[in-house]
Amino acid sequence: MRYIKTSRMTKKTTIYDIAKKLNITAATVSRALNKNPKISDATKELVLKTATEMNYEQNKLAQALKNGKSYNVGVIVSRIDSNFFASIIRGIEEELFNHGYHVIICQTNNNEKMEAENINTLLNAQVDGILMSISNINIDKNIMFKKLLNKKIPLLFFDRKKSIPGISSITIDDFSAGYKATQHLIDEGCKRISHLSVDRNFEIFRDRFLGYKQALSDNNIPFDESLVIETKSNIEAGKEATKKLLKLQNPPDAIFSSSDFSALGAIQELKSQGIKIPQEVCVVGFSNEPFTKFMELSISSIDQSPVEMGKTTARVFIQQIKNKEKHVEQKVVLEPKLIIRKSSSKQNPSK
Amino acid sequence: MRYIKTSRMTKKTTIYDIAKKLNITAATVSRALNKNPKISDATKELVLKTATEMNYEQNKLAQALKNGKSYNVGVIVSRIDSNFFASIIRGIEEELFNHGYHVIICQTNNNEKMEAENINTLLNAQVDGILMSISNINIDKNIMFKKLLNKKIPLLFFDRKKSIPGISSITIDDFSAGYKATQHLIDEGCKRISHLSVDRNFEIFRDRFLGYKQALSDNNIPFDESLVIETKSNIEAGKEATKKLLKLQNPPDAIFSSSDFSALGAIQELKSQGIKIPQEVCVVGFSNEPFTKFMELSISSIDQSPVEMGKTTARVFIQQIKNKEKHVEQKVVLEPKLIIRKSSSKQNPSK
DNA sequence: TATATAATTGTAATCGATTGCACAGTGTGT
DNA sequence: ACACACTGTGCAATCGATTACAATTATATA
Repeated sequence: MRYIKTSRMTKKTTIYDIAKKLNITAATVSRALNKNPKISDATKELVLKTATEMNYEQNKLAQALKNGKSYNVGVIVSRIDSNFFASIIRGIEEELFNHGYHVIICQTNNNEKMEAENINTLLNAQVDGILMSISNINIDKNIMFKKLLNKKIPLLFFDRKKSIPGISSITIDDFSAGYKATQHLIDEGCKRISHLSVDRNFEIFRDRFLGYKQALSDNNIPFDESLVIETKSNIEAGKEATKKLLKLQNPPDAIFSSSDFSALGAIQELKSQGIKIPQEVCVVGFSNEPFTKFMELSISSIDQSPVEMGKTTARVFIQQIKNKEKHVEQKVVLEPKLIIRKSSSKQNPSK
Repeated sequence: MRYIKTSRMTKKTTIYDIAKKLNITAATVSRALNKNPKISDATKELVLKTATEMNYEQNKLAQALKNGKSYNVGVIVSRIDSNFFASIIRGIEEELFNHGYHVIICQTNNNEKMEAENINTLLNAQVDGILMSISNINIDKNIMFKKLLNKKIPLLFFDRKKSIPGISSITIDDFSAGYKATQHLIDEGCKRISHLSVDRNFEIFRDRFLGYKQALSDNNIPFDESLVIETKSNIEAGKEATKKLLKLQNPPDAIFSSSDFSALGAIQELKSQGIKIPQEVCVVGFSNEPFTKFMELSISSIDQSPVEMGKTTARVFIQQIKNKEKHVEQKVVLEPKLIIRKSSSKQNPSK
């Protein structure tokens, strides 16, 4: 039998093809390609040369099946078209690429069913690990999730944590972030600082709130329940919340929002009511979304270094893969950065 | 032999396990699970029941190896943390998920070597298709790319096209976009319309420019070479270009930029020189980045419906997969939408 | 020269699922 | 009663690579 090789040849060359050509075994070829020390340098060289000649490419699927390693990692986020998540994924991808891993993206749209389904299909696809930002506070009661815990593949939480024993997480110190933002507002001379929160069943939002509260307390400012509004993370919600705040008999002179979007809504509402920012009311957002910097009235915000968070997540994953059996629980907490911009710079309005 | 099943059991159940338990062959199990009509309903039911009982999950890797279908699709973009690409990927992922495909993300950072490397590793990973936004105008001369063309897997270009025979693309009509933007500016009463372009070796930027030119011509406005500046897509570049324009003895009364970022730079520069927007100079950007809407002086822009573009790309891919042998070349061209905002609304400044 | 030892390579099973072909059992037609 | 068709399963090869173990050859040692 004779193979005619043309550029239109679609069949991939396998180690068997190489073996046949060199009159050796596929086993030897495999070993040579893997630089197994038991193979003589002569054959190694020969095999390598022939492999490139024949345009050999390793079939990762076959390899994965045999080794139980797919070199694919699943990443689950609520949505990828959010600058924060996209940046995290960027970090993850860049770091993992260097280790030969590929990133499979899944979106939940904050839907618990989707979350479970994604976990399931990722497991079927035999990913070597799952990195996720949970969108479900009751995830530990989820069946798919339990299944996941029984697997020996690493599971990591980034961004959103939830204290589940044995699970590593990479997050920022939300308490510290809330504290820093609030302290900054106090330093600017604000006395009645309100807080736009988001669902505090999530630890991140609860922690931001607690940091806010602690800063008030440390500065002997009484905590006023009426200044805290739990809202959604979007412009409209920010407007609504701000309307409420402005109706108080004693309205706030500062707003610390757990979301840049509601912060923007707040600013729009304040402006529409003719209230000067930052002179009358200072505003600080959260996440350092690109637009906060671009605005003419740039918005102070908390930077979460998402790319770095992604890279760190990837690194922890790699570590866990390496110490196979010992999945030591790691809780990495990154320090958030307060970015001070015009919306909260009374003292130096040129900023 | 006796298997004790515990929740800590890590080994996955295979069709062989099911077969053993039911005293039938793995072949039968496989057929039953695949609803092969040659299997009696009785055994089908039995197998299915036992499968769920035993927590069976299909190993996609094994399946992929056998069928030559991994149900993974590679997506290559320059960077994922750009709203435009992230939105496209969102669309792709959502659409493909419904067909059982997973999306593997790769970033090139506009680096030609990375582009080639990504193609290579994706092929090794046996993806069923590659969807990409090319970052390399000479891609058709690239070795990896040639290799890719010889495979039978579908290759699709989105966003950026390059006329390569046999390759389908999903793009927007950049000519029309350039035309619309320019016509709009003319309708607003602008007479000297400048254009901030980007590297016109790329078809998208060339087409936008050509659309611009055509609109001028159709309105009997002379084309003035000095009003066209080729620049980069960032704020600083936009400022620099605008400085140059303002130094002309006869400066423009409108700027149509091929990028929202340089449009923003232009606006910043105009403002810093005390020039009123839109009264003295109108500005239109490109891409409808989120910030264009959020600015107080909101920026008119061209919306490329990236999510829709992603979905369309995914749909074309699915089509091509289905008509296996006939990869009919498809050139899908989506119509861009002009979003008119304050930066170019002389007539109705309330907008 | 005979033999222990090290260096290479081959054999064959394995990962988990799919599928062409063979075969047994039942049913139908003449 | 016999040939033929049809159903439902089993057998075994296959996808491509890896690897424990066996076998062979080459080298070193006595």
